[in-house]
Amino acid sequence: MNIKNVADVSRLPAKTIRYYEDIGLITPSRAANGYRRFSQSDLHKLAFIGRARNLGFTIEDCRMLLSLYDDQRRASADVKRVAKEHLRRIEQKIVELESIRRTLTGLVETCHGDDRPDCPILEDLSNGSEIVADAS
Amino acid sequence: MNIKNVADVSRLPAKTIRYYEDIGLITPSRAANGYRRFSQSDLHKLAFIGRARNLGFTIEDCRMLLSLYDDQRRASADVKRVAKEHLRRIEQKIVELESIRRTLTGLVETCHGDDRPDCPILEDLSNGSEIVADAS
DNA sequence: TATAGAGATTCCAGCAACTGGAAGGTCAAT
DNA sequence: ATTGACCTTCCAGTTGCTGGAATCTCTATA
Repeated sequence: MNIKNVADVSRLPAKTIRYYEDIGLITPSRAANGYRRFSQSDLHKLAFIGRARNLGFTIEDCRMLLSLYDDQRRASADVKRVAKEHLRRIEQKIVELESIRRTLTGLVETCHGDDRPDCPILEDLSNGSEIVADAS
Repeated sequence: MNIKNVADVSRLPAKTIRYYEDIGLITPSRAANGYRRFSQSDLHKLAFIGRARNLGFTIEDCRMLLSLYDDQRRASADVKRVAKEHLRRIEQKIVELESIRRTLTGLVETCHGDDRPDCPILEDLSNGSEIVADAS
């Protein structure tokens, strides 16, 4: 299979697939003309990566997960650790975003949003209200 | 005020402050020796930017908000529009992350996490379950 | 007065994870 | 022979900083 075909099937941009080869996530073989030739195993790996990326795993997570997948003697504990750590990051991000959402919702509600210049949103940003979202 | 002092007061790294000057968010004057000299107005702007960044506004949002702040004849509707659009993005991100969290929580729960190799997390990534989080 | 140390400057490079575009090679069909 | 779709590589840009190197400048102390 050539890259366009693989891109269609995997629903990953061809650019991204090339990039994944660049960074060593996949290693498709080459045809005589230099074109990449993707095996079923390459397709499978790309699908794996695509799903992991959709779950927000980093590329390095993907690399680790792929190597665990390839290792028949892996311990599921190792996989679980990666997933749990990622879940923790996700949950922390949600907390941050919800704090921001609360603040922002309040600000948007109090701004009348007409053609007059006075605006509680700008005042808040300017004065520093006590309602502070910690997005560190 | 010199940059270190400003960094302490604003709780922004000196590097970040220089960067903000680079991209034209602030324009501190210079002393005879070439050192930046920050005015009260610069400090105020930095505080403004810091708060906006804490709320997750992009740098370009900050630029826009600052220019609206500077414009005495602004319409609060313009500010509100920026904030609402940002809020919309935040809320969308939360929805995505919550979907991911659900999937990930389920996977982590079903993985026994011991020294045996069989692992539902890897199986899910490999086979593509129906539980799909859309993190586009 | 020499010197050490803190603090300032600029510039270059790198992070994550792609994405866009240019310049050019290959293939299949007309 | 040519067109158009496809492939290749390489370089640069995205966001928002951050780290480091090489080089001033200032202040305090021996």
